[in-house]
Order: sequence, then C-alpha cells, then structure tokens
Amino acid sequence: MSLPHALMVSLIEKSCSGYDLAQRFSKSIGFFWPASHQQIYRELAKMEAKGWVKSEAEAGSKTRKRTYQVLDAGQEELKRWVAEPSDPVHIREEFVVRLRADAAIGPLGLEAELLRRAQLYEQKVKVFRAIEQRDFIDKVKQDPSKNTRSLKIQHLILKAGIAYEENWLQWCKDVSALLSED
Amino acid sequence: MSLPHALMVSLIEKSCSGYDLAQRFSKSIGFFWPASHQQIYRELAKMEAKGWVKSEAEAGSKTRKRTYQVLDAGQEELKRWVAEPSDPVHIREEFVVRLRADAAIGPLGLEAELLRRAQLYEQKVKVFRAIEQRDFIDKVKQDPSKNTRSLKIQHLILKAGIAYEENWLQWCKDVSALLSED
DNA sequence: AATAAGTATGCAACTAGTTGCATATAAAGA
DNA sequence: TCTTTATATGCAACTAGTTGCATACTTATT
Repeated sequence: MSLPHALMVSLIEKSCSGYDLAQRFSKSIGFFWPASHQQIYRELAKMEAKGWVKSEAEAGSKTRKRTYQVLDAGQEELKRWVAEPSDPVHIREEFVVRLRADAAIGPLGLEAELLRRAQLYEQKVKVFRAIEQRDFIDKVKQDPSKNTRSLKIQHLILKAGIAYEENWLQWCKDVSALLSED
Repeated sequence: MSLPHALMVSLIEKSCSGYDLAQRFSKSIGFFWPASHQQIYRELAKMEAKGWVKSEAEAGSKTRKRTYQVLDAGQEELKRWVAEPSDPVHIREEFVVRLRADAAIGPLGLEAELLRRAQLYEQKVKVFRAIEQRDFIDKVKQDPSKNTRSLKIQHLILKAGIAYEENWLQWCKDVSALLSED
C-alpha cells in the first residue's frame, strides 16, 4: 500500500495541515491515487506514530489545526519504498463486465451509459489539458530554465493520465458505434 | 461491487464447478476483474443464499465437487445491475507515485523497474494478441457467419485490454528515455 | 505401496478503501 | 445576534480484496 508514501511526497514538496494536504493531494498525486480526507487523517496519525512525520499546532492558536512535516526517518522510508518492485495494477473496470453481460444475454440498452461515460472521460481530458498548458507548456515558454528533470517527469506523469482517459474515451466511441449498427 | 455479477456472466455462458469457474474466469472476465478462488467460493455461497444460483453435487459421487448454475432470479438481478450507472474507476497505479517521489527527491534509480514493467506489459499484449488471433480473427475467417453481435462486443472488450497494456508499455518507454538522458 | 501432482473446497485474519456521521472554530453576511 | 460557509479534524461501521493456511479426494508415477 502506498498512501502514506504518496502523502509524504506531497508533504516534502510543502509542509501543511491535513486539510490543506487533502486539497492539494486531490489535485495532484490524487489523480493517480485518490484518498478521502478521512483516510488522510488516519494515515497521518499512523505516520506520526511511526516517526515518519511530526505535527505542530500553531503557538497560541485556538484552532485544532496542526501542520505536518516529513522527518528524516520518513524520507528514508520513502527512498526504501521507491526502490521496491511492484506489479502493474489490474484494470478492474466494471463497465466492461456490464458490456460482457450484454453480449451474453442480449441488448440491454447501454447506449446512454456509454454516452455519459464518454462525457466524463472528455471532461477529465479537458481538465488535464488545461493543467498541462498552465503548469508545463506556458511555464517553459516563459522561462526555459524551468524545464528541469523534475518538471519533465511530472509532465510525463500528467501525460499518462491524459493518454489513459483518451484511450477509454476512444473505446467508448467504438463501442457506441458497434451498438448502434443494428 | 460486481464480482457476483461477473461470475454470473461466466456461469450463464456455461454452468460449472467453483474450481472450473475460477480457471475460466481468470482467462476471460478476470482480465478486467481479477478474483482469487477464495473470493469466488465465498461469493458463490452468498449468491446461493440469495437464490441467484443453485448448486448440485453429482449423484453418487464421493467428491465434494458441486456444479453451479444461474437461476432466473440471478439473471433478473444481472439485468437490473447492468442497467445501473457506474463511474469510471480511478487509475491507482502506485508506480506513478514512486516516479513522482523520484521527481521530488532526486534520481532514485527506477530504470531497472521500468524495464521490468515494460516486459510485463509486453507479455500481456502478446497473450492478448494470441487470443485475438485465435478466438476472433481466425474464427471469423473460417466462418464469417460467426461474426455475431456477441462476438464483436467480446472482441472490442479484448481490444480495450490490448490498448490499455500498449498504452502503459509506450509510457514506460517514454519515461525510460527521459531518465536515461542525463 | 508410497509419493507426488492435480482437482476441488473452504476458513480466518488481515489490509485497504468507502460511507455516514459528528464535532469544533473562524469569518462573513443578514 | 444569528445563520451560513469555509476551515479543520476525526470516529465507527462497513465492504471488498489479499494472504496464509487447511482439508480431502483422484490420478499418475516411482
């Protein structure tokens, strides 16, 4: 499992509260490893118990807000974990099972659902493309020295997301075409 | 959750024992929804309790083998479930998190792992392509009347798997190229 | 006759992720 | 002052999937 490690990557980029982390996370690594705020708080508590991160309340503040930062032990653990091999994950797309049922027991009217899913994939592609334009293409155009190794890797990660969504989008269109040719 | 429904699709195609089901399942719907034999036995018991399937021991046999078949109530439940909307699943690919960590805290030597993963994707593409040739291309060439709606849908499902694996394969190559340009 | 391999079934404990709810403080506006 | 909204934290119960192990019968091999 990788959620604590994913969280540490975010926290290394910038120490912050659990709430901030949840917000930032959902718009970055969370595209590839989604997590609810409940999960995040639960993991932060476990990570602190293990000595991977420490948290501090703001002095004199009345809120419950705590700022988390990664400790050396956490960074070491992250390095150790990164070096571990891991197998590609399975697809686990249940719509495919529904379609297979349609193939087995006759037309079950999946056209509308296909259209809906195509729209969802399209939306996600749009969001990703906008992020790509803003954080990668424009940024490097303004200042080519910002095109670092780190930025290039992050760009490739985003491209994985774009290709993934576009792939399923195209597939939805292909299936729609097949189902409508009667 | 869809495992019982996925299992029913397989059982509608052919009634069989839990063991046979596990074997067949792992080579068909299981590509998109993997399940261990333990999960399958557990679900079969639940499905029987709900009246979706029934099982029978062979008369006079001394083995524990039981043959499962889908009942009408099960088929109705399957139809009901197919019509439900469902959101696209998240990617949840932890290698991406590892790569992101590499971007954040410097080169961590992921080249070998990338190569290993590329090989795994390549192997899977080969397996899928062989199935495609045998069960779809050759079959239709021999007897074009077999190119039914059901077969076309199943072919598209397999193509989704092929595209998925090829997509990640290409991405691994792109990342490898980036990491080796130093 | 003994052993190994293959077929067949299943429990129990664990890990991870989801869902629903509950709480507390601060700031802004009606 | 009261209500709403945003910030901020967290528990508890549930669902799903994984891992490790245990059992039992059949068939093939030595």
